[in-house]
Amino acid sequence: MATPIQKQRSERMHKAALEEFSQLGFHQASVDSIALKAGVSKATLYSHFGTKEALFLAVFDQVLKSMIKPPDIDLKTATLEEGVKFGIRDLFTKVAGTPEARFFFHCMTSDSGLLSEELRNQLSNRFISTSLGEMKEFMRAQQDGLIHAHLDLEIIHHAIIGMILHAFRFWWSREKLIPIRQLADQLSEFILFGMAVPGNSPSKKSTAKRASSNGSRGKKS
Amino acid sequence: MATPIQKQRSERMHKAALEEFSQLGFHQASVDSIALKAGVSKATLYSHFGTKEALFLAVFDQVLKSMIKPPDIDLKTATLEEGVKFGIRDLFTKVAGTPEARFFFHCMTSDSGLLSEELRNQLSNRFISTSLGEMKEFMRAQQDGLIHAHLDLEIIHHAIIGMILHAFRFWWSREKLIPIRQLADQLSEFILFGMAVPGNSPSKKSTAKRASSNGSRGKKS
Amino acid sequence: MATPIQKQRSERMHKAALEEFSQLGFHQASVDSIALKAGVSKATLYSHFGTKEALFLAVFDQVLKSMIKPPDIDLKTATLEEGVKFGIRDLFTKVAGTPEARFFFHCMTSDSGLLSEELRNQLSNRFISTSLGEMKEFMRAQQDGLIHAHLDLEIIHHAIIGMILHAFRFWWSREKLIPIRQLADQLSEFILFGMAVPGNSPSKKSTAKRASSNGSRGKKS
Amino acid sequence: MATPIQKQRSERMHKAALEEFSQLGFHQASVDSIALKAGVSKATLYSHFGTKEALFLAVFDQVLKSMIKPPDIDLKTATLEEGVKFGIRDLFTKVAGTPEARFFFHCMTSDSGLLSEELRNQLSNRFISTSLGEMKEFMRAQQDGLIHAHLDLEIIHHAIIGMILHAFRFWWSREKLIPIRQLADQLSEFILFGMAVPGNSPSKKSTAKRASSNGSRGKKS
DNA sequence: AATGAATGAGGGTTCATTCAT
DNA sequence: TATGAATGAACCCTCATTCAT
Repeated sequence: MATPIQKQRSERMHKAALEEFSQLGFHQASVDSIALKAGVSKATLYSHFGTKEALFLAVFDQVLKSMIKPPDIDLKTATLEEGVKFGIRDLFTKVAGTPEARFFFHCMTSDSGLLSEELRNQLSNRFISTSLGEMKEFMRAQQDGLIHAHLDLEIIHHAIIGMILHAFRFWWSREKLIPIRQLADQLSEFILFGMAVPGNSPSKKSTAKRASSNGSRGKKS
Repeated sequence: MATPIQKQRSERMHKAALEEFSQLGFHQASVDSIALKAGVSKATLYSHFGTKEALFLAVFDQVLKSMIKPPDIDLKTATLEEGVKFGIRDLFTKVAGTPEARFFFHCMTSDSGLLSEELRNQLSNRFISTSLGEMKEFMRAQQDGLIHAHLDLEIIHHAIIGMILHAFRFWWSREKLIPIRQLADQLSEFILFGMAVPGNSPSKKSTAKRASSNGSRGKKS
Repeated sequence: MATPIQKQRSERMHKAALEEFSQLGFHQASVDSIALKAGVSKATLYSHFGTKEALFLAVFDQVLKSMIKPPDIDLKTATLEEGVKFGIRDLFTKVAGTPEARFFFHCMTSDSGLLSEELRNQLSNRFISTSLGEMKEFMRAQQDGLIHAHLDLEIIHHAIIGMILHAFRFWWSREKLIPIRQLADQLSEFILFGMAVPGNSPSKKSTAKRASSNGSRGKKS
Repeated sequence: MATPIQKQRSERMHKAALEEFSQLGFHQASVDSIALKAGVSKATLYSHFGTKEALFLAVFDQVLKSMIKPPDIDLKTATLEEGVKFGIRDLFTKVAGTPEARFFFHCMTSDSGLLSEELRNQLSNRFISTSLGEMKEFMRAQQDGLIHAHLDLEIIHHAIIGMILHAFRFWWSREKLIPIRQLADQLSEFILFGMAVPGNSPSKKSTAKRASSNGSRGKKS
């Protein structure tokens, strides 16, 4: 359906846009310049994406996918706890370590006018949608009795996204700053042990960890 | 000379500009919008400030003053060491804790195209000029034999400014992040004990601290 | 009525305006700059002259006066012919020799957009009004029978002004260019011998000249 | 490649700009007005020309071409002398006789602030470039031994341009003014007989002329 | 599907002119 | 009366977006 040439073109456009946006920010980025870098005409860019904002979102989507998509290894055999911890830590590490992703998450969480509020909301929504696949695991875990039955997972999903975003914001703008992995792990702990049924703790390891992490939380506060 | 109305107007302009700039950034900020917010005409804004950039710098100056100006308490009776530590910590804390100041320092230290290089340089220059008053203390201290006689304080001044700016940049762009006060204190230590004449250490306390801080520095490097 | 200080101020304003206008032209001249040069405020300039155009006209008036006003010597004893010849030649020579006057006459006669048409008309009108004093001589001459009785001198006045202006325009924009004095003399001849009663030609010299000038005119047409 | 509509549009833009500029001058001319006259949007004008100055220069280029380009008749069979005389006379006559060209040459040679110095220089440079084709004749003539071999024709070219420009300036700003053709011929004489190898004078006619022109030059100086 | 050309809405800036003191 | 401060109406220019081919 799509000729190789078209694929190349599309990739060039994505790449050029990603480069321009993450280097210059949304407003300073120029559609002319992106078209030039991509070696296509502005009109082509528009016929593909429709709007500068849409182009921005498309690029963001792609970045998001590369941050979240690869469910990687053996998650099927892992416990809920391991899954959550791995997922969160993976996300935070990747975002913190990838300049382009950093840029987008910075945009998404910063209220310094890098983006209009509406665009920022759209970014969050994309983040929510893209991460929605993860909820399947949660649903299965809920069916297995590992998650409180009375929890509405859709609400929980948004709550978790909110926590993640604010954690990022906290991370880049607050005084007390901590290694990204520690941040991730604390979040995981909180998600799990505010959520998991106490009596059904999936493994002994996890309880052990919980104690230690409680301890570290105690130190902080 | 300036009527109350004029003062009000001037304040409104400053306030509106500060708000617009720190919320939207330099490029997104619109002079029209600032004029509207301030309740004056664009031409008035221009007759007062001459340029969008000049307006930006004027607002920055005011923020800088509020960050640096108050020499606060009993600095006269304080030792050099106490003065430096207090000043640095005060600056870092204030900047980190004031959104508007954060914005400007972020602009000043970020090379992500938020500002043109020239404008960024002008910000640094303003920072240098405004903090110049602090150097008097250093000159006095040098006369008192507390600072190596052979140091050219003008050079030192610029060096310190450079250190501060890079510390900020380090602070919000590196992965391993540390509490702002710790950052400030390490900077103070470094400034002091690369500068103070060993035999003339002003107090026993400082020597004690120095040992400990040397230790921590040892860990880092 | 006017204090010496006020006179000085007024003179400074005139001088500054003359300088600015004749150096930069009407449109590029800046009221700010004139006020600055004159050492008064813009508002003062406006309270004295009302408009940039009015200021321009006022300056022009002054220049005109200095071009025309001094009726000089012994015109009372001179013949009509001598009077006309002297007056015309005097005007042309002065204008051609005074850069500021050149500028104004150039403005007045050039349709290259140096002035709006309305302003140009106002210049001509001023020129007519200012030169109106000259007509008294003509009226006296008419009463003495030296000028055809049936001529309406008011019409003649405008006709002469028109001739002069077009002569200037011709002088600096046409191909065939001639020394300014020759231009003036030809104009005088034409004015006189299209106007004077033949039998009353005031001198033999003039008839001689008339022949020669008729000849040159013949070449032209 | 260019549709008739585009050609029309382009021509309309050129025409409108030429009209506006030559009627109102550079500063008074308004890009809005030009766009209006041409029936295109301001942005179109800018996408074609980039700058008001560039538009001005483009219009000038076109005028220049129409002043210089047509090498007209039988120049191939004409002697160097005839060629130079014809070229110079042609240029001077055309410029003096074409209001729009007059306007541009007036701008180029007047230092009365009609144009910024930089823009004026660019006009001269265009004049030089456009007239560069003429130099081929000179090169050929040099190869034929009609022009001193040791002359660097590039330098000579600039020298001639300078002479022409100053001749124009002289022509419309000095008192003693001369027919444009006479001006042109004197220039030609000077160019030729300061340059041609005496022994190789191309024809008897030219030597004859030279004598007479020498005489007139003697009167002038 | 791809593009070169066109554009409307807005950007920063200037300047002749007016107002309040 | 003299002025510093204020302003509206332009100015030149840019850019995301659309249209015609």
